[in-house]
Amino acid sequence: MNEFNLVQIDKKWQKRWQEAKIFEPKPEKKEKFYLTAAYPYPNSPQHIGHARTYTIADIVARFNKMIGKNVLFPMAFHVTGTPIFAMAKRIEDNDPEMIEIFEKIYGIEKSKIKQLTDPKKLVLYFSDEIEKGMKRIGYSIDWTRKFYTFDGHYTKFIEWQFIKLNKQGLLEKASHPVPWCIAENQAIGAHDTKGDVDPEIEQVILVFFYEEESGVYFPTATYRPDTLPATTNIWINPQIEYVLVEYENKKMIMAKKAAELLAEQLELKILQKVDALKYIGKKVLNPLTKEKIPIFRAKFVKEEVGSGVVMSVPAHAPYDYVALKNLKEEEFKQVKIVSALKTEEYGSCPAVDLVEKNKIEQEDDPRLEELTKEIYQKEAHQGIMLAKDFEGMKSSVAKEKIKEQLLKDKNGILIYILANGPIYSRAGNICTVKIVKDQWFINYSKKDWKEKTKLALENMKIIPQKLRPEFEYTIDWLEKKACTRSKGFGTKYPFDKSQVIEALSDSTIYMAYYTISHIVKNKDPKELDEEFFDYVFLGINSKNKKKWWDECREEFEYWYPLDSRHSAIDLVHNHLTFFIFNHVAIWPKKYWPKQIVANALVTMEGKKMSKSFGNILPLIKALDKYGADLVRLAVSSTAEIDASSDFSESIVEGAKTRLIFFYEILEKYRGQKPKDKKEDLATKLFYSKLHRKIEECYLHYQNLELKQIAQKIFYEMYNDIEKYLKTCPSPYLREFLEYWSLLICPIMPHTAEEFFEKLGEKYYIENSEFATTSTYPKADKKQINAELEKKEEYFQNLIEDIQQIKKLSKIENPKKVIVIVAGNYKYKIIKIVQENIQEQKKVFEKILKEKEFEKYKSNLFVVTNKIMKNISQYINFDLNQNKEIEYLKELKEQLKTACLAEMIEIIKEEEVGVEFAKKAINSLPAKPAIIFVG
RNA sequence: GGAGGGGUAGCAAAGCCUGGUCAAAUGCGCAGGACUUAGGAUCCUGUCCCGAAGGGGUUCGUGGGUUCAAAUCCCACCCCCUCCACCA
Repeated sequence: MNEFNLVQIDKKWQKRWQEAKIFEPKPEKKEKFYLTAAYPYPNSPQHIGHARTYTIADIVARFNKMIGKNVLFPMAFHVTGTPIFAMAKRIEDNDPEMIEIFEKIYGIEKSKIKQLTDPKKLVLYFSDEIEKGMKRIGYSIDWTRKFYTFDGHYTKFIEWQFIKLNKQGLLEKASHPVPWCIAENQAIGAHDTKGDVDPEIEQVILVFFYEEESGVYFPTATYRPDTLPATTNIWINPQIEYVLVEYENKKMIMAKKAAELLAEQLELKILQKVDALKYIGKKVLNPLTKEKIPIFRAKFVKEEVGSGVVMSVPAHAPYDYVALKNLKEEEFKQVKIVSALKTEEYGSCPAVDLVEKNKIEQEDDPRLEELTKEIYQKEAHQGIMLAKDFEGMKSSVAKEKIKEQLLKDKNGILIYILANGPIYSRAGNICTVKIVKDQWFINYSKKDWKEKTKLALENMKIIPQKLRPEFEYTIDWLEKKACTRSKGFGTKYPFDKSQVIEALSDSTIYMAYYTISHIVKNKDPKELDEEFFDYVFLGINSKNKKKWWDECREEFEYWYPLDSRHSAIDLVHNHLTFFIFNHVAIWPKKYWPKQIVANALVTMEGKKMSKSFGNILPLIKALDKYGADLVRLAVSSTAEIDASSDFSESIVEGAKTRLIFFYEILEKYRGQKPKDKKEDLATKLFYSKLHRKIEECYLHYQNLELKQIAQKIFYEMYNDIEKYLKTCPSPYLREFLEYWSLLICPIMPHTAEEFFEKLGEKYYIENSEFATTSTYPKADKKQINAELEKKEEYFQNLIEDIQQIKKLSKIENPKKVIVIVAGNYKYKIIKIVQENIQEQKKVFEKILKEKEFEKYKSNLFVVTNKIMKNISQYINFDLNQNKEIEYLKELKEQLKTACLAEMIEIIKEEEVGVEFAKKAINSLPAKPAIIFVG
């Protein structure tokens, strides 16, 4: 049995399933089960991480099929948005990084890559690859319902969704800040930027310093208005170009570049170039303190950051202090460094102290950046104000107060900046923040909508359970979600055709679309108008109704509501919550979804998978190496659903050896017939355990406790078999094999089929064409024997003890082994201890009172102490002396083999002679004294 | 800043909700042995410390508390990870 064979087996069964069309369900009388997993975005081949969600969904699908339901598990492709454009462009530009990823990580041939410069081709290439992968891993997907979100039929459906939302007043138009590239005239996301930086937008205040003489303002952007009281001067950089601009009837001076960037969000008019040098040395008014402070030059000021003018707070800002020290003597003299706030750790002038301590002299010293961050963090959290009017106030409070006051007095305005800037687009253009005027939103903040959504959530099953509060929180917290973009694949926004509906908004109710996708794909999209969807999805009658509409309506009514939605855990905050919101907005309660299953990530040998680590394992590669079933097992069942599961070679290899073991068992025992089954102890015990596990696994499947299942059917059963084979001279495994082939079927369907076929006619389970289509096995409860399992446990413990004693006694082949069962009074002591477990102090009292204990007085104390000390072992103890002796007699033969002894003698402590009396005292219930006679 | 998850033996990872059967499953690693031409294959044994009779001692981030009993419950602290929206 090698890998090659596993792959062959996979393909054989996938072909047969496909030919038999067992995954293409139609509405019928049977109870249905409808589930979906997030459709993939085809901009890369799948890796094993993607496979986790789908595998779990597939296990749910297959399990439900096996418990008799009509299961629908469809799949489509999410082709919405811009990343795919950016990718195609990079390929066209021969971007070496991109080409390397395609070649090295994705394993695509160079000649093939060159053909992928068209976004559509790229989409089709990857979606084909993904589809192949999903087939190759054996998902029970109904491919007849496949669609792409950019095709005309689907976009009509999304259009309908937005018309419905709009009629309920859930859509709004407003302005909105977005990261923006002016040169390319588009919004940018992480995938559009150099180095894949995710742009973060942050609001800061622009403070206006007035220069009276020429009547102009110098605006400075700052995170820290709380340091305004300690501002000693402002900086401009004579090496950059400054311009005069007009903003709300104020004349202002700022860097030309900064003005151009800010013009995307403010109504700025750039008037003319100005000579910045002439302002150096002039005084401006600090709008908070009303002090007059000078304008000086500094090299560190950048033209693209903020306004290109900077306020100087040398006590708290390392850059400012260094720049100040670099000034001419007579300028430096004008400045008196003051402090705005203090912290315990750094005192009142941390910038001065740290710069001096580190002996920093140059304005471009990289350490300045670190120091700035360090001081900012400490002061923002722990700072206490020193400045007058704010003394004793927390700096975070003062910051807000000062901000408010500046805004009120029109001495400042709020602007957006890129907090992690500067950010450049892939083409190298600098990015800024633009206020998009005609941005459309879905307004998730409506109270009644939120309430309805919560009601839906209450009635849903969430797996894992602990995510429920997370959903509740998200429902409360969601406000407005921008739902349009200016570019990208997708559906044109019906109320502004220049806009496209973005990806998280066009994927909230598509589960409904699957129910009819296989029918509508043969129609002209034009036919899919509002009336059509109203009829199919909402049951609103129409005089234009066509016959095929009823077919659609029937499918929808049969399959809806959705029984299970599968996704990754990180989509709780957006997609999964939107999914609930939009369903409740559009449909009445009976169509609201019933369950969400969200799983954690897959890591690769303990590390997060990422392109930059280069540790992405493409699914196809893994499948070729290990076969479908081992990959399915590894990604789905090696960790609980809410914990990240690690894909490591050693785990998969380990699983492989087990799998091979089971195949060997199959070959060796499949020829057995029921008449071969013996009624010996070992066999009874083995089947008692098996049927108990069958029963337990059913519940585990219901609750998706996949790790438990894997543990039981793959590891524990393996151990059980090994033990069984050792202890039973004529083991019978035929029955096991039949049950096992179905138990593993949802997780490892190919192996299941292979077993099922090789077993031929079944004696214990239902006969059927496929394992996949047969009924999940029911445990034979008559074979579950708790007493027997208890005995087994007793025996195991005893053997362990014996082996240890034997080792210590150094008697290799004892003539005789004497087993002394504890005296009856010791069992009674246990009872008393159990009864007085809450008040152990009373135990001795009670024991001393008992008359029958008197003759054991000498060791009563020792025995009781021992029992109390090991109370944990005796808490549920229910053996009595006779029963223990009975057990021992039954096990006599086995004990002989275990001890390698010729003779076993079993006696009660009460009957023991003087010779062994001392040892006998050591005996305890379930722990007989054992004496080796050499 | 907000929200969530987590810290268990050399490593990985169960156990924690529902306290006792926990010196703590399982896998890997390591050591010794068996088989073998050989072994990276398989099997057995061991793997916190001490111990020539099944025992004793000390452990589950740190420090307290509750309890007859704490890895498990409560409180405080330290550390690590993830997510925070217009991006699929």
